Amino acid sequence: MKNSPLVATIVSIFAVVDGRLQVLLVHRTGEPESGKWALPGGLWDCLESLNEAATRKLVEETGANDVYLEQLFTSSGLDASQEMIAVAYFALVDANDVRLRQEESWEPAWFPVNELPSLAFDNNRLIDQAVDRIRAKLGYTNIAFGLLPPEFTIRELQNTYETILGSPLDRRNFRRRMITTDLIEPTGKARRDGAHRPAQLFRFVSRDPVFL
Amino acid sequence: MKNSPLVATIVSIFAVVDGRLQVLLVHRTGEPESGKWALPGGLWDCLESLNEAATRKLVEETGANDVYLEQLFTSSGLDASQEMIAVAYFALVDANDVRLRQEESWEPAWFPVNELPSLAFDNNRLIDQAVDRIRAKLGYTNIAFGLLPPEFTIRELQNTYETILGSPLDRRNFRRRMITTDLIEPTGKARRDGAHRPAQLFRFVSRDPVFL
DNA sequence: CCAAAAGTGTTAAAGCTACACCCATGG
DNA sequence: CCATGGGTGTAGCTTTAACACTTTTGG
Repeated sequence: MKNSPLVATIVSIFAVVDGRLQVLLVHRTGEPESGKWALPGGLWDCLESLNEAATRKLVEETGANDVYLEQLFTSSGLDASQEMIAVAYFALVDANDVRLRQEESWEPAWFPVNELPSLAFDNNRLIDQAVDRIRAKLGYTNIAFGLLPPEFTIRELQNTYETILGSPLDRRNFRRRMITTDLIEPTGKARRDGAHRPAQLFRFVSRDPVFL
Repeated sequence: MKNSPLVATIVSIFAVVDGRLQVLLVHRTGEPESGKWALPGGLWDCLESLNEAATRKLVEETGANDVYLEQLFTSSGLDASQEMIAVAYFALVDANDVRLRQEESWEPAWFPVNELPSLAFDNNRLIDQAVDRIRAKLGYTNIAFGLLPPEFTIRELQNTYETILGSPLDRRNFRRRMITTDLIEPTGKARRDGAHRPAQLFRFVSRDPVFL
């Protein structure tokens, strides 16, 4: 009985770029599925934990370090042979923190999640699952903190929600719900930008990921 | 760079036994952690998918085949060395369907989830996570179908819910919610048992697991 | 006719949705 | 003083929570 599969970690990295939810893809150079776009990932070296490997991959690709990272699913048999398993993660990053490494041959780039090309392996399905989970968790967790800077206006937070959900929200109800659910709190500071009343800055009460 | 870890699948099998939520444990005979109680599991043979491996493990231990099975989490570094990963699943089975294999040396047995001994590896944490997930999903999924026979009375369903949640529910509100959310539907049949009005039998509208 | 569990409806409270006006600032 | 986005309150509606009596059966 054999038991020495290859183990890969795969990370779906999401950000709001140009007012749309986008995912980071890289161009595959090696076989199989060479030439197709795919999620960044790599073989696990058994020296670090799986979470560390996923975090490292994320930092390598984006330079971002204050992120939301969560495990999604582990699957086998993606690569025709069964002797490989893939541990999939997803991450939410603040687009302003990201510096893509454009020098590399695989040319990382952002793609809107609702305009994806046909990707390698089952990556399309994986991204769909991740997006579903993100949408579901928006309602009852602080998952959005990864997409925003440490301090933000309620308007910025609402824009993020609307981008992910794809539908507009009532401004007053949104503010009330965010505050009364103790998800965010005022920092006491405000930001002046333009010919109008300054906006209060808020922060997330907790930045620890909530699982379940 | 090494990449050939051992991969194990682990299954937390839950049932309502004697009016309590219990989990199936086996006695470890091999090293490490010999002598301790642990969740059933085994090395993955790379020939079947991970889901198939978990399902097979479940059937071997319980004989049950109409179950709810869901992947929970994949972790590394349980075994001092990092060169092993464990893919954890949980399952919900109808206690009436279960035939434990008592002949084996590892003596499988049910343990109430709130009276667990100290288990091998991080199995206590794993079970806690599974129970949290089950409680959360009771509210908005058909997850309970695995714990019940194909047809059941609303009272039986409510008992199951109360056992898992650990708190009593209002009988009328419970019935209304179950029916109006289209989670269950009447079969048209009824069951007579004892000196009182017979109870209608219901079934789940869908028995397909809901993820997210 | 008695005991035992099944079945059913209403009322009050809470939460959610929809919606319009005043406030602070820069130019 | 005007344009711009920030900030706030309320009324109607829907959803949830609490609660007690009638029905069907077996003995």
